[in-house]
Amino acid sequence: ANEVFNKMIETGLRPNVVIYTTLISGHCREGNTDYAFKLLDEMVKTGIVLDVFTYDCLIHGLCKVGKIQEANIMFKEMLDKHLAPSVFTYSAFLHGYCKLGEMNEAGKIFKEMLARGLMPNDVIYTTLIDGHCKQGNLELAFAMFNDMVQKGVKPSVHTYTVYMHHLCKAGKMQEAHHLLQEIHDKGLVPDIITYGSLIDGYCKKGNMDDAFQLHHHILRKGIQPNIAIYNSLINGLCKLGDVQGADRIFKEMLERGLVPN
RNA sequence: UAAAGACGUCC
Repeated sequence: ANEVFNKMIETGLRPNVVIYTTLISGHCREGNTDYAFKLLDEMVKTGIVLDVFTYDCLIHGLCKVGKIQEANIMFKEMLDKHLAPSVFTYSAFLHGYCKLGEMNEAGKIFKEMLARGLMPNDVIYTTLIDGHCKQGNLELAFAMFNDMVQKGVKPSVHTYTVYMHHLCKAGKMQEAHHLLQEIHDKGLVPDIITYGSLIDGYCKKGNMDDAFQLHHHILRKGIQPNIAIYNSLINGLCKLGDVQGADRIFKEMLERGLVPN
């Protein structure tokens, strides 16, 4: 991307705010905020002003690497310029605070967002649900889930998967499996990670029957199991002392062209 | 032009 950008300049073309923001976004996503700010500096020097997208990208990048204070400075700058923060701006802060486990701060951000009249979307809720779960507060996560449904925001497969993942980690397999049914009932399609979370949960409990039932289910659906799923199965079988079974599954994995890690 | 999720070993 940098090369194309440089070629563009060599050709004599002038990058606009969209081009700059796209490249800034890429570097932010890689966690390279220093480079992103270097580009920003260049952009400003050529007389281009930041728009809401530029701010959102930078705030996201800073929050991602835990530099929330610096993100707050950008946020204030944004407000000073009378640029309205979006759901994406708040999403970045929520992600940052949730990653740090600072759920009180995350709650404040959520309230501030509502006070601004912004409607939280499924990603906002999923981020909060994941944050509460990571702090071991499955009850609060479930309350957010209900709040979401009550407000008419439809949980996505990600929302379900995040919550199910933590239920599985907590060994609450019945609840987790019940949600798989709910995904189907709502016409949503579980993905490989949804299945992987359940399979790992069953394996950790030594319930290989249910683990393999799901494994066969995804094979029948034509979904290619990934290395994580095979690792879960092999680990589960080995922990039960079924080395032969583990060997069989290992061979199945190789036959499917997967490389052991 | 921007945002969120799963796996092994030891413990």
